[in-house]
Formats: sequence, C-alpha cells, structure tokens
Amino acid sequence: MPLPRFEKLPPEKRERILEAAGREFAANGYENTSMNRILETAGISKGAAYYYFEDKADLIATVIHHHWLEAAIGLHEALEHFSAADFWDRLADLYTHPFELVEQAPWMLGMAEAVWSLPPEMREQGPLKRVFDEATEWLRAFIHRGIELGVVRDDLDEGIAVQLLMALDGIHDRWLARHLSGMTRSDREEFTRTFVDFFRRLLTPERDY
Amino acid sequence: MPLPRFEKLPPEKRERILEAAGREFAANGYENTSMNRILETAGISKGAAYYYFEDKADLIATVIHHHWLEAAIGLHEALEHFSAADFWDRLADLYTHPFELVEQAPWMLGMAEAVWSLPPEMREQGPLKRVFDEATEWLRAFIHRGIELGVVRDDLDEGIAVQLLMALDGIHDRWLARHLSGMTRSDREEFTRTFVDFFRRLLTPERDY
Amino acid sequence: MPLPRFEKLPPEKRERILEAAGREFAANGYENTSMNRILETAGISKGAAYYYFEDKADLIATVIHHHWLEAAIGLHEALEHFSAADFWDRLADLYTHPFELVEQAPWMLGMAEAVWSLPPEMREQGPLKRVFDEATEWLRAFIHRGIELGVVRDDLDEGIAVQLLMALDGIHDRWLARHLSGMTRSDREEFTRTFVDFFRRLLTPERDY
Amino acid sequence: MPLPRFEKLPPEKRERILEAAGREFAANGYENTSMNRILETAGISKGAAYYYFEDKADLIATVIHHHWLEAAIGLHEALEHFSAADFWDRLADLYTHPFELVEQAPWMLGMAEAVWSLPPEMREQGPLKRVFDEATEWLRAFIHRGIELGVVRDDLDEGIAVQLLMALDGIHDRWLARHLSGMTRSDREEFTRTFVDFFRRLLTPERDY
DNA sequence: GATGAATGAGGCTTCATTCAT
DNA sequence: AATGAATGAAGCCTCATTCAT
Repeated sequence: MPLPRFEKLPPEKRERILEAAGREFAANGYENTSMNRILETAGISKGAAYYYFEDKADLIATVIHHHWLEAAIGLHEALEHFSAADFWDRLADLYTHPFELVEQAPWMLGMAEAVWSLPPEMREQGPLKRVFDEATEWLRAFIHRGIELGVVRDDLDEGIAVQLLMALDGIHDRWLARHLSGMTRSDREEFTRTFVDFFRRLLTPERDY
Repeated sequence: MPLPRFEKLPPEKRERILEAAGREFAANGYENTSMNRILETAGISKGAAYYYFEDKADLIATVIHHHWLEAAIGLHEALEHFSAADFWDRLADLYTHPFELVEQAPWMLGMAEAVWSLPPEMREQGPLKRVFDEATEWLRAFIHRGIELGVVRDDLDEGIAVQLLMALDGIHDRWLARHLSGMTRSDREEFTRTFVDFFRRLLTPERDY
Repeated sequence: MPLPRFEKLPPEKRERILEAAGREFAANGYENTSMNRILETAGISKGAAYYYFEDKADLIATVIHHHWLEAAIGLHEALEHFSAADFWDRLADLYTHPFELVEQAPWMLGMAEAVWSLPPEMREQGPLKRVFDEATEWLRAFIHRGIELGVVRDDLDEGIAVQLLMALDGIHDRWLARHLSGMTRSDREEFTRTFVDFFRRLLTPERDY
Repeated sequence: MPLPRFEKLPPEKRERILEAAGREFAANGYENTSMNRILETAGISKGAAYYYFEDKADLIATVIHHHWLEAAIGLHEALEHFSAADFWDRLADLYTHPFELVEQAPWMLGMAEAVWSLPPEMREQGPLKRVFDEATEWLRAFIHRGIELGVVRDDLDEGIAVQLLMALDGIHDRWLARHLSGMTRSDREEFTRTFVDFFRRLLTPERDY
C-alpha cells in the first residue's frame, strides 16, 4: 500500500497517477507495464514515484485496490436484502455498477484481464492479498447467503466454488473487454443475464436439476 | 512456426529444445521466460536458436503447439464414438490422457497457467492463433456433437460457449497445478467428475433443469 | 562541523539525531549509510537536517567527532600519571573505558570498522581531519611520554609509529566487534593484555630485546 | 569468478578490462566503483561485461584475484628455503616482488587499501573467500615454519596472529600507497626492514626478549 | 549449418540535495 | 525554524537480437 503521503496528495494529482498507471497496466499486464512510461504519462519524476510507493508492485497493487474499492461499492450491503425469490436477479443487478464505471473509463476494461497476469506471489501475499481476500470473502458470503436461502448447493468445496466464481467473473470481464465496443445496451443486458444463469446452473442444488 | 530447418533436426535434439523451453515457460510465464536460460539448459547456441526460430515468440508458440498436439492426441476420433447415454462420462475419460502426460512430466502442469500469461497479440495472431483455433475447433465440434445428440443446449452463442469451456478447462488445470501434489488418485477422479459436472450443468438443455 | 544552530538544540533531540546516525553508520559504513534512513529513524525532517548540517559528510563527521569525544574522556589527563613502572599497565587500563561505552551501546562496536570505510578525502580534510588529528596527537603524546620515561624507543619515525598504533587499535576494535559476543570478561581482559603486549613489543627500545 | 568465456578472451582485451576495473577500484574503493565508469574506460558494452562476469562483485573479485596471483608468485616455494638464521631477512626479500609490480603500475598502489573497503560478506564468502583463504593459508604456513624453526612464538592464537599479520601488511601497503612517490629506493628498503622488524618483534618467542 | 561475442536500450530503484511554503 | 514534496542523475542489471566468423 502506498506510503501515507500519497493519500495527502491533491486528489487531482493522485487521480492522474492512478489513471496513468491503470491505463498502462490494463493495456499491457504487469510484466509489460513500465514504470518509466507511467511516470512520463503521469508527468511525475522517478523520485516522486518512489516517494509515494514502495516499488512497482506497490504502485500496481494500489491501482488495483483503488479500482476494486470503486467497483465493490455497495456490494456487502446488497447481500442482506437478497431473498430466495430474487437471489439471481439481484446478482444480475450488481453487474450494473461496473458497467457504469467502464463507460466512463473505457481503458479500465483491460483491468480484469491484467489482474490475471500478476505474478502469483502478488496475489497471494502483500497488500493485494487483502483485495483478493475481500473479493473472496464476498463470494464466500454470497455462497453462504445462497445456502441459507436454500438456492445454493452445499456439497461444493468452498474453495473450489469461490475460485470458480472468481474465474467466471474474470471470463465475463475479459469477454466484455473484447466485445463491449460492438454491443448495444440490450446486448449487454442479455449477456449479463446469460452469465448470471451460468452462476445459477453451477450453484443450484442438485435436487433442482 | 519454426523455420522448416527445425523439423529436419534429429528428434532427440528437437525434443531437448522443446522441453527446455517448455519447462522455462511453464514455470515462469511468457515475460519471465528468458531465451538465455532456455538455450543454456537446452545446450544450443544463440545462433542456432535464431537459425531455427524467428524470435522468442516463435519458439514459445512452437512449444505450445507441440505440447498441444501431444495433449490432443485422439481427441477428434473420440468424438465420433460419443453417444447420448455416455456423453459426459466420455468427456471424463478424455481427462485421463493429460493426467498421464503430467505424470511423466510434472513440469508441464504450469503450462496451462502460463498460456494465460501470453501477450494477447500472440494468442490472436501469428502461429499461436492456429493452436487456439484448433482447440477452439474441437470444443466447437464437441458442442455440436452434444447438440446433435440432444444433450447440449443450442441457445448459447457458440463463441461464448467455447470461451467458457476453455476457461473452465484453464481453471481445472490451474487448480490441479496447485493442489495435485497432495491429491490421491481417487481425489483426482472425484475432482474430474465434479468438473465434468460443471460442464454438464452449463451446457445441458434448459428443459432438463 | 554542524552549523552553530545544532549546538542550540535541546540535548535530547541532538542525542537522538547523533545516535540514529551513529547506528546507521556503524552498521553500514559510509557509502551505505542513507540520509533518508537516518532521518526517518531520528524522526527529523529533511529540511531540518540540512538546516543543521552542511551535507551527509558533515553529519557523519559530527557523529564521529561526538563519539570520539566520549571515548577520549580523560585520555590526556591520564598520560601525566604514567610512570616507567606501570606504563603498559596504564595503557591496559585505558581500554576499560571504551568497553564500558560499548556495553551500554552495543551498536557502537561497528564504529571503528566503519571509520575505515570513509572516503580518504574525508579523513584528510574537512571537519574530520580535526578528529583524526586529535587522536593522532594523543598517540604522539603517548609515544613522547614513553620516550621521556625511557620505555619507548626513539628511533621510529613518529608518523609511522602513530599510524601503526592507530591501525593496531583498529584491528583490536574490529576483532572485538566480531568476537565480543562470545567472550567472557576474563577473555576480554586477556585479549586486551595480549594486545597491549603487542604495543609494548613494537615500541620497546631496541636494547631491551 | 568470471564465466569461462572471459579466460578465452584475447589477453590484450582481458588485460584492458582488468586494468580499467583495477584502476577504478583501487582509486575509489568498492562502493564508489561504478560499473558504468569501468565499462566506459575499458571500452566495452554493458552487455559484454555481464557476459563475462556475474555481477559487479564478481568483476571486482576477479580483479583482486588476478592481482593477488601476480603478487603471490613464488610465495609458497620460498617458504621451504627459510632457515632459522635468515628467517626474517627472507621475509624482507619477499617484499621486493610487489614493489616491482607497483613500479610498473602505480595505480595498483591503492589496491590494498581498497580491499579493506569491501563489504565483509565479499571477504567471507564467494570467490574472494578463496583469495583470502590462500593469503591466510600462507601466513599460517609462514607462522608454522617459524615455530618449527624456533624463531616464532607458539603461544599466540593462530587466528589473531594471522589477522595481525594481514593487517600489518595492509598498513604497510597503505602507507606505501600514500608515501611511495617521495621515497627513494633506499628509503623503501629501510621502510621494509623496519616493517619486517615489526613482524619479528610481534612474533619472536617470549624468551628472546 | 552453427557459433558465441557483442550490443545497447531499457528495466527497477536509491540517493543526496533543494526549495517553496 | 522547520517542513516534506520533488528532483533527476546515477546505480546495477537483463534481455532479445545481430553478425562476423
């Protein structure tokens, strides 16, 4: 996570750095993201960057964390209002928010795919672990809520289930990243419905088959 | 694809190069794979490498293609013998072959994950496109066969279905890569069954729900 | 030497700065001592540091001077009470004081070794010259006192003698820095005795051989 | 130690690299030795340097080893011919060889001092350990030969004795490095005699005092 | 056919120091 | 009297690729 100084920066500048880094990262993945290029784009000096961030990994982790926070707004509250009847429809609703984000910053589309290009260590330790843990935690909560309501099977190893949902979500995002430009609003809605249906099929209890 | 000269090499040497490159690539992903290290391990000279391959991308593409061919042996023939009754069981059988490969060459486990680390351009153009197209083609054939037999839904955009299956397969492989060491044979069998069930759930026609 | 402002600082703060710098310097040598790290540890700002000290060299020189003063307390007075009979025993006594210092601040052990890592220019000019001159001066006085008492030879170039003693002292300190942890009090006493005997052997007049 | 390729270089070029590195190192010590500067002086590219040497430490270690080998020529053989009568005179003779080396390459004078600026890890492990071990070994052999001949005391911890001799030699070299320019041949001879006498005084058996 | 020496751009990071506030 | 954001040169090192032999 960035040194505390970073938080004290004028929001405008902070945003400039995060966006420059985000663009570079979303477009090129972790390994191909060049500090030099980011700094040039952001218009800050090398020294400044390392004044705010521990290293490249820290900068990228911050970018991901930042955008995750934006994307995850309202996620936890939502869960409490799910009911057996509208469980899957509600899930579909949740997909609306990211769409809006991406509409404002199309470059962000590559983000999800880029995240999969991270060195495994970065996902499994350090500051990004928290982001992945939060995401994992929500999926876990989501599954538990479903089980509670009787609309999700309980015979699945939780780890597998979570990995599966994360991966499906990744596919969803990556697919969008590649096809969004040609899609109408109703295409998108149908795509999301289809996708939510995938979730339902995978998670619905055996007896309902 | 490698220059024609490569095919004329003694198989032993060819294999040596492909394995060295495969290990390095499977272990480190594309960006972190170093030509230098590969060539050192393989015991061939820089000049030789560039005599056989256009560049790094070409070498890696060749490796992937090579191992894909190995892994895909018998895939097409198998399809013809699928029937409605044993469609999903047959799919499970197909997973046996890769397991055997991996048992002989454990380093190959990282392959699937590494493939996802490729720069997108490499997947979508050049020699690797052919590999992905072949894989895609088989999945497409698999789906069609299922539709033909009435055990696979026909309301799914083919592109999505294929991407989905590829991704699921990727998850399957990556999960194994990380957990295989602690799994018994029966664990693996159950894992595969669970996984094939995911396929079935996603692809089974709506009316069967 | 620090700007006069530094002397006006509350002693507590002055001490905090000098200790932080001393630790860093003793542990890492001159080149690997980082201003940033010192200031962080000391809890003072960049601006403050450069308000008190000319530059890094000045800060380190001040640290050395400071600790030299501490270590040299009573050195000059002692000399007057030396007699021919107890000349070498008195020298042994003088080694007690530094031992006590180091017992209270073990980090100081590296100091002597670190001093040898200074860029030669720093030793030979600027503020540090004074420190080395003071040390040299004492050794010179020590030798003269010995000659006066007839227990030190007079056929040695003074410069060589001084350098020799300084270097021997350096070896003494460095050896201790590396072995002190495993030594008992009586080990230390014997070590010092052995060492003082080295001095005696080197300096005793020829006729006594 | 350098990769084997280095040994295959034309001697002229090898020498050019070693001399450039030697000058830089002797003049500035380890930390202040810049690869960039060496490469510029030697007229080779970055890539070339890292083609021959593992890293900066390896290059410097090679330089030291190289010059140590030069300086140590004939050292071991000499020992066998030492006798009780000429033990110390022989030691004085051994100092002639380095003098000749330095006369041809005055920049080498700083070498000994620079060696003391090495990070301790470099002295205590890796390729340089061998150099230090060889030097240590010779000193040990020297001491043993002396004890055998009855001209060296046997009550000294061997470790201390070796360290002491090494350090004295260091002082000798450093003193020369700083004063050689103004010394005549006979000054040098006297200096060496004085110095050898230091050795004798330190090592001669107690009873001879 | 094949070698391997050589390149040099570019990678990430550290650091002492300055200066507007 | 003090702050701390910002600088940018310089540090070490890796790499895919080329080309004379």
